[in-house]
Amino acid sequence: MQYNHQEIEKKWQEYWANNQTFKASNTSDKPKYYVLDMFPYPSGAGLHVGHPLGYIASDIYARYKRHKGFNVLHPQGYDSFGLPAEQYAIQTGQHPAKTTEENIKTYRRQLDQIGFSFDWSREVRTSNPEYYKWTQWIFIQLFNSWYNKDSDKAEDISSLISILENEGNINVNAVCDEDIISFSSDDWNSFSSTKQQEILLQYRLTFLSDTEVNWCPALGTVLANDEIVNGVSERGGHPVVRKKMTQWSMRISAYAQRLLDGLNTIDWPQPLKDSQTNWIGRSQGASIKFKVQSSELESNVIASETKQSLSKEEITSSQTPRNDEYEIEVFTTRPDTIFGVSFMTLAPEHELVSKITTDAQKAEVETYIQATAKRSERDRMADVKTISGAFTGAYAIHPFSGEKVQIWIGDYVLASYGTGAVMAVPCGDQRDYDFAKHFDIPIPNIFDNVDISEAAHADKEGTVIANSDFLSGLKYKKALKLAIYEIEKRGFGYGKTNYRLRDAVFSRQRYWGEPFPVYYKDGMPQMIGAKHLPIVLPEVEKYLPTEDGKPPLGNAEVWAWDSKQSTVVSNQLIDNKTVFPLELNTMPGWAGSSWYFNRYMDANNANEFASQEALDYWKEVDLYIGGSEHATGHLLYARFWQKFLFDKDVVPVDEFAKKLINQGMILGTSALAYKANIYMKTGCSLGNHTDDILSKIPPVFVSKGMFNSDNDFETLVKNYLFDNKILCIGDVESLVVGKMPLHADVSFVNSSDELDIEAFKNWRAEFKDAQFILEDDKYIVGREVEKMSKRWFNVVNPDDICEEYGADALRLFEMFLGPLEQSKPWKTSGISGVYSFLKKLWKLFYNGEEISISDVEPTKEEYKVLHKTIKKVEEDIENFSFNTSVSTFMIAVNELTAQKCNKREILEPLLILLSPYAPHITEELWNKLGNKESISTAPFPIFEAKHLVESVKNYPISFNGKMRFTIELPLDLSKEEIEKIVLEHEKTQAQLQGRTPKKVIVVPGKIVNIVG
RNA sequence: GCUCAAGUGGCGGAAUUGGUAGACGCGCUGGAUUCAAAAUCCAGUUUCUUCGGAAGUGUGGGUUCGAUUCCCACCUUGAGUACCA
Repeated sequence: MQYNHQEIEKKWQEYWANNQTFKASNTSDKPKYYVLDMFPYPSGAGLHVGHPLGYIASDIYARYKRHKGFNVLHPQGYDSFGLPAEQYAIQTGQHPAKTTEENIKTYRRQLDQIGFSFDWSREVRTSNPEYYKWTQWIFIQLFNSWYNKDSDKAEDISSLISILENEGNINVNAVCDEDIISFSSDDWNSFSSTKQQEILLQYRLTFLSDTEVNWCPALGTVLANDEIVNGVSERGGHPVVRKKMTQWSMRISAYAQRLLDGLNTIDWPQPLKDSQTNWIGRSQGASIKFKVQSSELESNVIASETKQSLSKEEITSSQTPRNDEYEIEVFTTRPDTIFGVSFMTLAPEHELVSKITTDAQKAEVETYIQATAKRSERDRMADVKTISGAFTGAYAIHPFSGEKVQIWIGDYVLASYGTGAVMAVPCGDQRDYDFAKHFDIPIPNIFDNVDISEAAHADKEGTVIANSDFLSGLKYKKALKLAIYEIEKRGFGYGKTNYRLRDAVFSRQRYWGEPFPVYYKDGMPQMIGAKHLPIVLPEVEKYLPTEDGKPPLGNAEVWAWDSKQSTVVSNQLIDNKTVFPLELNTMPGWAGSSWYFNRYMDANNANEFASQEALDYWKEVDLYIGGSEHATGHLLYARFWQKFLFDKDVVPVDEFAKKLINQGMILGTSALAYKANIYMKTGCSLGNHTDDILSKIPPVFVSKGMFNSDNDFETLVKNYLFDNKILCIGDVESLVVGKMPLHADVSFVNSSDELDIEAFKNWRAEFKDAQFILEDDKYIVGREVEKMSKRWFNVVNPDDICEEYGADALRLFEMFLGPLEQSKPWKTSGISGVYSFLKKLWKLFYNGEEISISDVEPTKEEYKVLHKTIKKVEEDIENFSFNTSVSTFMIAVNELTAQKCNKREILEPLLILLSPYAPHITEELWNKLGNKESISTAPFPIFEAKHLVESVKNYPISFNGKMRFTIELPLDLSKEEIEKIVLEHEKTQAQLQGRTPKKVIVVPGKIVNIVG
């Protein structure tokens, strides 16, 4: 009987589905193991062979753990809200729910076809109201929480309210908005309800605020920082501009330190941890306040007084603050260099700029501000070299020396980082240095024995501070400590840790996302009671923003909240007394994916987020496999929500994934056909004759091996046109021929890079009459490794592979390509290797039509093959080195074939070893051997070292470290005996050519090295 | 610029604590089988070679009896980040 993958694979996929073979139980005596794949977005294009790489690896691991006696949870679902479905809806008018459903069907069919051991009874979809009900619920929990720095965790907002009622906010140590006012308990109690709500919003973990957001006009929505790549939107590549909008934000900054600390407790790849560490961007230093000098303002006042003849009273009553009431707060990591400050720079957007600028400088400053506002973020980024700025005319007072320091504005200072102002130390910071040089500002040197005539000196180690009053003569570390001590003692600052991590914008002006469970009363957001969830996404006519610029939900006609009936009602009923408008924004893509791993533990629970028992049993993901592109998005937000839910005692652990592995990308191997790009030489225009000549020339392609240079190519094509009587010699002379590589569909190319010319000609109308300059009667294409993408025609569909070679071959081949974490190119031709391996395996069992298996005791050699395979495969799986175990299987099958082994004692364990990789063929053979249960329930074979014990060793004999020959020797020889035998050996004598060895190294069981 | 990862045959890659570099597979070459093709099987396949051997893991240096593996410098490629004070 022949190996028929199509029949076998279909049969067992049905068997697993019908018998719910991989359904995980929430109660078990076995130890638990939770294997998770990163949430797929079901795109319209379906899967290509790159997508399942990580799924195959995790499936192998999950199946392996089942063999090892674990209760394995291996679920799958869909991150089914998202931009592409909505863009498609805008273009075609089809409801995103409908297209999403169709896409999911395709995904499911493709996934099933590859034979994954998913527990589909736990499938979740983020766009399902039964799921997003709980996303909304988490949002409400965040709204009802604040971050108490004293307890270092999130607490219920009620605990904050009781503090405010009893003692005001003077002693509240919370993560909150920067611009919060101080008030007493009496103040609080006298505030209106609206005022109180406004203040509470400044503390809540999700809050409304006017923030500068990344607005993408083309998509009509805001984007998070991680959704922008190189200044344009990640999806679609549209420009992004800064814009102020009222948005929901998440106070992720409250968790900055814990997100950083948590990295030490989880087994994640170092590069991923590094990029989260960079993204959080902790820096330690000091916050220092510089007073602004008052004299300038007084002269202004006098000037305006004389001009406009204002009375003294009028000036006072106008309440213009005096400049000496202004302070500029800066953050610096180098308080030790404070005596090197020779100017200050504010971001052009800094709120003090308009207040302190002198009349004389006003025009220049305003021009500069306008110029920078016009430049997009991208321009500013691209243009790092140009130094620009303007002097405000105002001065600050150096807190230690009392000297006057010029205050400048410059766009190298970012409004969004730190305080939007820097104390410039040109001798120690290159940007300050460049700025000072450009504007001729003095550059005092405060470093001992350091030359700063060419560049700033930014090194810390070994640097000694000079010309710095009490800091002079101190090394960096000591100076830093003393500077902070003095700053704190004298009361103009304090030691501070700063984070780059910004609060995350959580509103999207889109339709296809989770609606907020929020309505507005007197302009203040109100949460809808948890028992009324889900608030279901309303129907709309159009998925575009409304004409007056509101988000798409502004088109909904039934989108108001009746607070009496606790139900969503028609907008026409809005009276702002009992019926209120609902929030029009929706949540971003990362909302649903920030907690889904918890939902899988109890996916169908209608009453709870997940039951306490399920959460306590499964706890966290033991192995999470996915791409590194989620490093600063999903993986950071999910850790944030998990920590929050942990604080609220909803989940039992504060890191959701113990171990994480990044799978590399599978790249495509594009096929290039070299087309002749033909045009007339300049000056050779022959009027109508030009068109005449060019129209005679068909598309000409040259095989890759026919040319080495562009010159070859040109000559070849010209000769071809002449030899084939397409053009006469004169016309050929007037041509210029260039080489233009065109992407051909990879399906037209065989394993020898030979192009199927007929298929290629029929592919495109313009190639119908194409002619080919061949080599050995073949057209050979060039190959290039590129990202797998439709535009390069190098996409390989797993459906085709499963059809032709089967899922088992696909799974083996994806693993065989190389290490899981690395990116590597796909070349379909290579799959024949694993396919013939499967056929060889089959032949070990089938010799003719009937299965032939022997119950005779295996030989020593057969046991040796089995046990070295068990050892290697087990080690490989534990190390996630799946590529090497595929080789090991090949070696085992090759050796057993050579030994003509058909012993049950050997082949049954071999099937179990292989079954995680190739589940279908192993189920079939296992079944044919007479086993009634699925092979997935069989225990993993146990390695016995006794089968690998050797009595002889083929010793490599090296001379000066170079292996020259080998000698077979018994392993029980002593060092001396080995040395004696080796030195007497004739080949040793030949190598030494009469020289006496200086030294002989003998490592018994390993090697002999002769030096001399 | 900074941070990280990686450079091994024609190609994907292997060599787990420093100990026989190139396992396994693709491709290629030759052969068997076949009317022929596919499939299958056998042999060979790093380079150079005077067929004895010799060189060889991005480049240069170092440690070691011995380095793809450890250390230093550099080059190249890829990824992340981007005026972060």
